[in-house]
Formats: sequence, structure tokens, C-alpha cells
Amino acid sequence: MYGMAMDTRERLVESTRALLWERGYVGTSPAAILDRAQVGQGSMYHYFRGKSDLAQAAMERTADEMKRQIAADMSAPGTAFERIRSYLHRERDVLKGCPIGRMTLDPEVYASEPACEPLDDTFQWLCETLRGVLEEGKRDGEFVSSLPSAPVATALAAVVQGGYVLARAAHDPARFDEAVDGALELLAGFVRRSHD
Amino acid sequence: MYGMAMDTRERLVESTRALLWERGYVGTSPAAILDRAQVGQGSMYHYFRGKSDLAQAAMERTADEMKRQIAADMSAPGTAFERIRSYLHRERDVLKGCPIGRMTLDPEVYASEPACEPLDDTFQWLCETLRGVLEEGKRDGEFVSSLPSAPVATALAAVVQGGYVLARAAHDPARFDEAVDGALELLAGFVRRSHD
DNA sequence: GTCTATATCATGATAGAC
DNA sequence: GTCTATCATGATATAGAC
Repeated sequence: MYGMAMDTRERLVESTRALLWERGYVGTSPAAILDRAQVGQGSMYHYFRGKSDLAQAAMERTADEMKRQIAADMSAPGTAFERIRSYLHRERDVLKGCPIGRMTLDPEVYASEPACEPLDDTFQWLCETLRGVLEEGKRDGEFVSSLPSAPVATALAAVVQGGYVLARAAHDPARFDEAVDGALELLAGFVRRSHD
Repeated sequence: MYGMAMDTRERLVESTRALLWERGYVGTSPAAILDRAQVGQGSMYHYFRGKSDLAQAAMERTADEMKRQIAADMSAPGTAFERIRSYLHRERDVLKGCPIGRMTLDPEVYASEPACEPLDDTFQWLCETLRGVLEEGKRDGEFVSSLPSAPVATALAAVVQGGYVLARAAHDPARFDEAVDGALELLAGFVRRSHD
């Protein structure tokens, strides 16, 4: 499989993923997709019903890939706190923003039930995963038992999404890191002084 | 002034503000602006040089209004923690998202130096304001002195922006409230047990 | 399967009448 | 100042050749 040249359909999906990330749905034209994929117009309408159908396939793949990435970050060895830090501080192309999060702001995506499904699913899954790690930490005596894992998990997911926004406003990835550091400092307040 | 009918220029700016909020810059056409403002095409090009010039005026006004709103939230009576909660839990049209934050994701806005200026300015100002309130709380003995106010201020600003994203993904404003509650619970860990 | 017309409509801006 | 043509361009989809 590896090293195999991408076939036409594949190039269309990858081209669309890149453009949706950069420009969103309303900002991406079929012509730009075809140009980037080096594919003629006919091919797109052969494999897909149109722009929205192609975008759906692209978003579903992006959602799947993001879940894989998060799972990898969070299943690294180490304490619960370290695993969460590992996710929050993973190397990112911060100024490009989140390929999933940015789609939620697109008016046409927001209005489409099937288009929102992978986005909602990804964030539900992320929050649930973070909550699981926090719960593990509580069970292992790493975090104090009063840590409210569900809202804190949601807050952590929000800090990542909001960190992208602050960084883009300033054209400075350091704003993302600062937000994440602030969240980790707050979370560190719930780490037990001494494990038994 | 009050009760005065909006003049043409004013209607154009307000119409643009509403549409930028709903659809972003690339998703908003001059025709839609004119239609909503009930204004003819000629008027727009009389008062403004074009779409981008009008959008600039609209974003600057939105930024100004947001800063006024935040200042009002955060200068309410009460402890530092209460003032921060008052900002975070202010009544919002959560599913519409943040009119400033959403613009940062727009590719054309992001690429334009003057367009980004009011966005960057607003978030800088917000983080600085939050940091000031946290510092006050430390000075008054409300927060423990180890609270790192700058990164925590950035994290709080990020939670708000990210809360909008999570809420829109789920079409459920409760996700915003959950994120904000998580952040407040974390912050509460830094409130001194007993003030002197 | 992939390509090149082609059709239709929207976009963003201009010109010129009133 | 405001309006209604008008224009060049691009967006989205279809048709039909190869």
C-alpha cells in the first residue's frame, strides 16, 4: 500500500481536506479542489454527487484521523496528568487551527445535519476520553476525589479550541501554549500532594 | 439620538455586522448586505470603497461593543471570583458563537493586517482585563498567591471561545456552560480557604 | 473513467441616469 | 445621495466526446 500513487478519488478527498482546513466550506470552490488535486472536473462528478458530498467524505476522514491521533496522545505511558499534558502540548500547526473545530462555524455545515455528525461525534468522544483519564487519575489517587471530571474534561477540550482562536487573532502560536499552560496549572491544583 | 431612524450608512454597518456574525466574511455577499439593509447598491459604494472597507468598519464597531460589554460584566460589584463568573456566565446567544472569535478563522480576514487588528486588540484587552481581576483577587487574599494570573487569564478567555465551538458542534448551548463550569471549578481550587 | 465544452446563476464592482 | 443598468468573473453543475 505505502508508496502507491494516490488514485483520483483519493486525491480529491485529500485536496478537499486541505482546502476545508484552510478556507472552510463556503470558502472552498470545486474549481480550487480540482486544481489542487490535478484532476479534471468530470472525475469529481463521477465519484461524488457534488461539493457537499465530497466535503462530507473529507470531514469524515478528518474526524477519524483526529480520533486516532488523540487516542495515541492519550494512551502514551505516564500518569493521568502527563497523558493530558501530552495531548494538550502535542505538536500542532497552531495557526492553521483545528480542522474539525473550524467547520462548526461554517454556516452551511452548521445547517446540515449529516455534516455536523462527525464534528459532534469527535468532540463527544474527545470529552469522554479526557473524562476517562481524569477518572483514572482519581481512582489511582493522583487527583483529589473532589475533581469534577466531566465539566473539567469539557473545559480542557474548550481550552484547546479557544487556544487556536486566540493564537490566530494574534498571529502567534504562543497564545495557544499560554492558554494550555494556564489550564494545566489550574489542573495541577487538584493533584494530591503525596500519593500513597 | 435615541429613537432616530438609522440613516443609510448606519443601516449598512449594522446589516454587515449581523451577516459577518452569521456567515463570516467569505460567506457574506454585498447583495445580501444591501438586501438586509434595504439599501440600493449605489449607496454602499458611495459610503464605502467596497465589501472589505465596509467589513472593516463593522468589525471595528463589534470590537468596541464587545469591550464595553466585557468591561461592564467585569466591573460589577463582588469578589474577583464573582466578577469572573459574572463574565463567563453572562447571558449569551451561545449557538451564534462569538462575533469576534469567528472572524479569526476566516481566511481573507486572517490574511489582512488591518482586518486582524481589532480582533487581536480585543483579545489582548480581554486577557489583560482578566489578569487584572485575578491579580486583584491575589492582592486581596481571595486567591492563593501561587495562582499564575497571566496564563490562567488566557486559559479563561480560551474556554469561552472553545465553549462556543463545542456548543455549535453539538447544537447545544449546555456544552458552553459545562466548559465554563469546569473552568470555574478549577479556579475555585485556588480560592483561599479562609480570608484573613 | 477522464476530459472538455457549456449552461446558469451569483459575485463584486462600475457607469451613468435621476 | 440613491437608483437601476451593466459588466467581467467565478461558482456549481451538466452534457457529451473520447
